Amino acid sequence: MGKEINSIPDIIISRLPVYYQYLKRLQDSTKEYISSEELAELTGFSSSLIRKDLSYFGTFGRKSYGYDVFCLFQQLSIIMGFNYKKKIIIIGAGHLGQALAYNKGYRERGYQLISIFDKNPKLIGLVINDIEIRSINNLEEFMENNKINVAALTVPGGAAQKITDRLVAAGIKAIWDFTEVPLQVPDDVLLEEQLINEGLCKLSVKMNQIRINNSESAEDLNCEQK
Amino acid sequence: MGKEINSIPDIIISRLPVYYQYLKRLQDSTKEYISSEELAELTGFSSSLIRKDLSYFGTFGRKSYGYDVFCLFQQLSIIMGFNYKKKIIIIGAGHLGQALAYNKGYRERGYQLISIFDKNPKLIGLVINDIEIRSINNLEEFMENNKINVAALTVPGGAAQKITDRLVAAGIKAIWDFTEVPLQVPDDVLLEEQLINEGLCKLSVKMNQIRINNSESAEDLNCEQK
DNA sequence: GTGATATTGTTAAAAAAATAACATACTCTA
DNA sequence: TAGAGTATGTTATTTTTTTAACAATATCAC
Repeated sequence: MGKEINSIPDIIISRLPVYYQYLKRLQDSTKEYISSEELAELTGFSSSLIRKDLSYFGTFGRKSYGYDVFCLFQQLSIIMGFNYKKKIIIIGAGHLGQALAYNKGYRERGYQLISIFDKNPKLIGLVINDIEIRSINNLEEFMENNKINVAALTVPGGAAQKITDRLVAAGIKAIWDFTEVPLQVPDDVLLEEQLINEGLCKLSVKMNQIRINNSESAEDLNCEQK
Repeated sequence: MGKEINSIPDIIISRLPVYYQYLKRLQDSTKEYISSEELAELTGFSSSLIRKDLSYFGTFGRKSYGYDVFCLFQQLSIIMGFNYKKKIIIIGAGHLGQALAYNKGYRERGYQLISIFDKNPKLIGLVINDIEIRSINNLEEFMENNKINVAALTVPGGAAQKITDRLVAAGIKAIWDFTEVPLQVPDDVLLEEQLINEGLCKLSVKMNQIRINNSESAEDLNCEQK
């Protein structure tokens, strides 16, 4: 279905935002070129891996100089498709939805936030960061009149699947999901699950490991339950 | 430094929150046992991988039955250290910081949110979800009187490193970082970077790929820049 | 109780990813 | 312009991760 050919390995995709982040910050500096070795120091990835990742997309470097900081940043933007304009809406104007309305990351990535929807009448009509909150009742009509590329989903878990079905029926092709609820979507709809509490989980596991290693009693973990 | 021995591979750690999420939802159902095959269907990981992941921590299954839904959930909680109590504070009471104050994910993971700090006098004293916003001036004093395990960092990029240094000096050992700014921390401080816009990046890359595949002109991507 | 069935935990094989190594090409100095 | 130095892009090797296979064990129907 078109997804198979030319698909960048997920593991590479996952490193692109990191490269992007560091190169973005270097734009302000006077540094003109950066070597894979220096980039390795910044990102924590090996220089070899960085060269390999980049070579997946083309040849961007200059022998004995390194990579042009500006050009590489541009190239990364292109690789990630930031030069294409995308329209995004937020569904759910709760605390998280509102925080997302103030997020400054859209523009540089080619996104334009154009609306927020909620079902709470008290919120409808309110203006958040220049964006008016609309009634969820008008979702389908709005989507018919505006080509929406991505919907950020910040509704309560109970409403998540129902809203998702409506979005899919209205033709959405990508969902940025903050609900922490397993959602069903058709194969041709991209679903990016943003497990907001994943960081808490990882920190907890790691703190736990440190505790175990310090107390040198790793057997506690393998306690049989029966 | 204690970190080396007994360290769970990151790749396994990254799947634990997913297992946890699905098993949590199964707690409400009448399902008593679940097979690795069924879990595979839910999570998208292969059944073989799931069995292997779990066997890393012990033997939790029952031959020809599968895994006890309740027990496995409990075990996962223990593996991730959720049975240990951890205190967390939020630094930065902006939109994102406030949204995090309303996050419902702390308790089940063993975290207790005990304070929010900000430097804005207009916010200090305000109560968000039963938590009073304190002055950042009182950070050190507060940390001396309360053993804090994790600090969630939602301050503007410009202030990030300075605040981090203060947290580290005050003895913090884990930071949940939302700033999207590269932070320097000592080796013994856990830094979990929560790149909030990573999802937007990944969706953009994937939508871009689909476009390229559909138009069958993959060469566009490899345009030389010189 | 016996045999058919199911599902684990684990071992073996395959695939994917990361690292190391290096030939190539460019720069700079003298 | 020759030679030393540098850093890429790519190939070879190693390591890690995933998948496949299967022996072991428990269940259940009869």
